[in-house]
Amino acid sequence: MAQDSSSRTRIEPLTPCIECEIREHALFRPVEQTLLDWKQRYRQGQYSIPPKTQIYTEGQVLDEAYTLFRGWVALTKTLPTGKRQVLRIALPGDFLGYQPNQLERPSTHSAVALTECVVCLFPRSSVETMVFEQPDLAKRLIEIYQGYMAYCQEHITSIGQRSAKQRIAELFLDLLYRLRRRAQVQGNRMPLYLTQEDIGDAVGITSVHVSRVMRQLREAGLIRYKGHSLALLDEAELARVAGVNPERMAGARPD
Amino acid sequence: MAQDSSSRTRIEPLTPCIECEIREHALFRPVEQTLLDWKQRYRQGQYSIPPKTQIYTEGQVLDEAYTLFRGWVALTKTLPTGKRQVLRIALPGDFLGYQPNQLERPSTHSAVALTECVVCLFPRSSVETMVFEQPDLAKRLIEIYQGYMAYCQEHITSIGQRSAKQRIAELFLDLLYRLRRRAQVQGNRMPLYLTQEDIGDAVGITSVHVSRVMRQLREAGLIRYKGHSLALLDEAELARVAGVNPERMAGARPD
DNA sequence: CGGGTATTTGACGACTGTCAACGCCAGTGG
DNA sequence: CCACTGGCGTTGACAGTCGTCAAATACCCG
Repeated sequence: MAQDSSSRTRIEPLTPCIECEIREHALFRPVEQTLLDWKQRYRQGQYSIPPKTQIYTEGQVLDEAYTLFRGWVALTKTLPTGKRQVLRIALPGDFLGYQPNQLERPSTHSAVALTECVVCLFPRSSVETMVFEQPDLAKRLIEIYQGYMAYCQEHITSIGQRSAKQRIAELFLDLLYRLRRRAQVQGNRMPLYLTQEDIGDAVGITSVHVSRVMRQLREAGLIRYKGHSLALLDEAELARVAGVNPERMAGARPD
Repeated sequence: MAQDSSSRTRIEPLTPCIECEIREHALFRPVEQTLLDWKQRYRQGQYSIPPKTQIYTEGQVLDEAYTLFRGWVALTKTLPTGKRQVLRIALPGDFLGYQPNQLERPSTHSAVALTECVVCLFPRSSVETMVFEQPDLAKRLIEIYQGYMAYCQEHITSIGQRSAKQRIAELFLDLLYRLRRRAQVQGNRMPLYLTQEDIGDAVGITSVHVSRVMRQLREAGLIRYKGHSLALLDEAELARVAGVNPERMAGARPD
């Protein structure tokens, strides 16, 4: 199976670059420095995950949670018919996989690595301990969920009310803003580790239609793409096409 | 404005029926009896809200949170174009409107009463106090958000991957299961306080098409409806049409 | 260089949106 | 009591978006 431990490699020790990202990561970002040592106690280690492997799978009972340090991860749900929905593209700093211990509930979705990834693993029980002992962390976790939920709500609204072209434009802008915070945008070029099938699964259209819409955007001079690089040539116009307010949108990303 | 205080009426004292519902409501349900007195201290009162009034509005900075005691509420988001997405139908027991105090963030959505409603109001600051002082409550709040988020993810998947007919069938089953827990289903009949426009806004299709699909379902002998009453005549077949597993779905409702 | 994967394109059709008209019903005011 | 009105649901005709199927091309990795 893809998600067994053989598909991931433990990394020791922390490289400086990764250590630096820790301070940025979602759960601990706003918490005081004193907590850092404390949470280090509970950290179980970092793992490297090859592209296309499942980190965890829908239906699986998880007793771990993860912070994504490096790479892109797609959170997905699959229907009995085989259709797949991409719920969210997780980027470095995102918190993955935590579910409170309500009766050993299985995970509601899968996480699959889109690139080589590095994750930091926490046993779920220690997350619970931390939440119990540290009201700051509890509050922060509530904020994280609140943020993700607002993001889900945007996603629902987008899929429910916008056209294919609008949804794709919005997805690109969303990634642009989130990557900017991670200093991964150079000028108007950003990395894009998604296939057109991934894009389609994220916004609820087929990959064939994604190709058609992306051609329209290209021919309108709004985007340019090649390999894993995407250039947004006219951000303002793209936002207008998508029907979103760029300032508001940039401020409302969950991370 | 619809959301000003003139549109709601304070209710005193608690009627026994409402008092009984308190023990069921989302935030406090699993918390020990000793907490009940304590949280009563923070409760600010109950209000009656006429149908079609906004309880709170997207963009508004909220300093209150609500528990819905009676009635139906639609949580909605409106696009600049005027298109509206119904994010969730809140039923009695649901917890509404709480957002952690991240820099006075405005609400991401609106809440509108679909029927006459009774809500219990909490000042937001007291929710935060409670979360800080009671780890059990913090954990419960995290669970609530987790549950809502899993629900949002189902919603995204449904809108993104299913046909109009499947989405409508799924919506009806969702309401059926949630109303069953509230003992509001008699045989196969349940109340339905949604217009076809509401239904369409919830599943991302137009009200005209809702009408067409509901006719198909009616002519297939799956549903019957009149006024605010809906009968699901063949639950199993409806689940098959929707492409969902009824047992799993019934168990996964957020409330 | 070769084989598999991803993208592109065309043709066609189904599903869904739009526009418009009509009927039904409840509430309102005369 | 009855006509009036507005909201909601229904239906038909038509158009456009998007899905499906199929084939060709481009691309990447070994």
